[in-house]
Amino acid sequence: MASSDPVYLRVVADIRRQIVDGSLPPDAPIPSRAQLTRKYNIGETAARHALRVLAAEGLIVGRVGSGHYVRARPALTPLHRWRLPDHAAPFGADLRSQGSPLTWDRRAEQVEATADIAHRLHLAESAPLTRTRYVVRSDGRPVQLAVSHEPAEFAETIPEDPPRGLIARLSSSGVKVTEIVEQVSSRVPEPAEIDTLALPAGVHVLHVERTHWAGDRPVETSDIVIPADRFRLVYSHPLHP
Amino acid sequence: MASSDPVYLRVVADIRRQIVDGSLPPDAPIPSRAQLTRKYNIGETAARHALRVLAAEGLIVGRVGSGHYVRARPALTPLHRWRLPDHAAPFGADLRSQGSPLTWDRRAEQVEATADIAHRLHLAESAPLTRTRYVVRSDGRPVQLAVSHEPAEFAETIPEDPPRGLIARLSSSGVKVTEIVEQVSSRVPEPAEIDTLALPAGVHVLHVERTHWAGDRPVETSDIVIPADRFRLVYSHPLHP
DNA sequence: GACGGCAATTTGGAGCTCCAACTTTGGGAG
DNA sequence: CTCCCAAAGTTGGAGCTCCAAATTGCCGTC
Repeated sequence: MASSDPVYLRVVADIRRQIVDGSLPPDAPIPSRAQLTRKYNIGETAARHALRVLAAEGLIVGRVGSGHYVRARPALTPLHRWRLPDHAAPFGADLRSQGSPLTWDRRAEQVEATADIAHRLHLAESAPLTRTRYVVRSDGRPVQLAVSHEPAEFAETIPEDPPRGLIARLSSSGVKVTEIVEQVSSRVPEPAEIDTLALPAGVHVLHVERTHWAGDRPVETSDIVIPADRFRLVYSHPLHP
Repeated sequence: MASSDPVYLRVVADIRRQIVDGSLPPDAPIPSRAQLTRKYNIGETAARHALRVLAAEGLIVGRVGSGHYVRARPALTPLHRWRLPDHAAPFGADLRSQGSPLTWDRRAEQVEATADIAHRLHLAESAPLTRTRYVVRSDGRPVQLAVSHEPAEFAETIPEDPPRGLIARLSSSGVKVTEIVEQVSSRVPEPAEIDTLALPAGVHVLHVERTHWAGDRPVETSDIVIPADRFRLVYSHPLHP
């Protein structure tokens, strides 16, 4: 962001922008190492780094002897492999419809959009929202915390059954709803999370950001947090750079 | 794998193994660049590359002025952002329980485990399996193909309702089932997929591998394939190396 | 017009070096 | 015993170079 960024990141940002906005279409050649050094007035090392990062992001492919090209469809980086333990709720929610022994604590309230949430829902800052907080429990033990935000205009009637939220309501009334998994990361829990999830000290959490869309309109964005001692990293997939 | 691999990948593989099997516990220091060059008899460039790759995989952190350390909990690489378009089925299956306008073609058959599937289910090769193939349609149009494999011993009674498979059955009978998303990737479709999904030429597919576990026993592994023209890459998250 | 082979170009591995910024450690002064 | 500073070590950016393997385009020959 800052102008004091490493030069190779400046090159990465420049080329990435061109790929995303389409000025560099699929299969278009990326300037070679030699051309980049001249064009941006940098050394070969920086040019190389830039190409390596773009390739690692899956936006370009290097073909030895030929050059680097924009990928027709960006390669998706493999996920780390993780699993939820036996007593936790799978994301796939297959259990929900089957009367599993899971319980939900739900609390909805009216709030104003923060900058982050406003951005994710394509709303103006401090727009009115319905904020719903689910704590999912198994055998009384909290296994998952989810906080979702919906534009207030959608919050008409709240159905009795906790897991049936806005998305289920929308889709049962014929609206096609789609889902984006935006980010998965592992991080240190916030104080409130330590409290509600009854976390021992030093336990990290898995954080998943999701957004549900009705057409091209985001209608709900949710943050799902699962304690690290309630999931387990099985295997880390090698990144082949 | 081969002994003709680049040397830096050999170092990566060696250190990764030590982290995964625990001989390098969380927060343990990784040998410095200088130490690695001596230990493995390589140049600084190779040592550097190895550390960079391990850091990009999220297994270690570099602290400038101090050293590289094993991460207490590996950092998960952010997903690319993608979305399914309006007419496709979301993975989250929230729609399933709500009477959505989706239909399933299902065909189950008895097969023998291939090497790949046997590995994923922790079975011997050519073990008997139930192979189930779902084609998910919306308005008659195929939007998703899922092929799942279950050990044959589990295939007692097949319920009438297609989406209620083994997993739903197990969990309704009190068994806690967990899910691992193993891999997400974009690739060229296979001929059979082109056929069943009615794919135009040149369209890639999004491929998701999942495994469901009952305790520490894998009970189902599935490959979900979605045509690229039925999902859309919204944004590619920068990898900060 | 077809073909074969050579030369230029390109990636990717690997080596070396210099330097700024930062952490850690140990020793000496007070 | 405490405090502070200086030296040593470490990461990460950046530069340069050499080379093997692969691709591509061109030129001359048949």
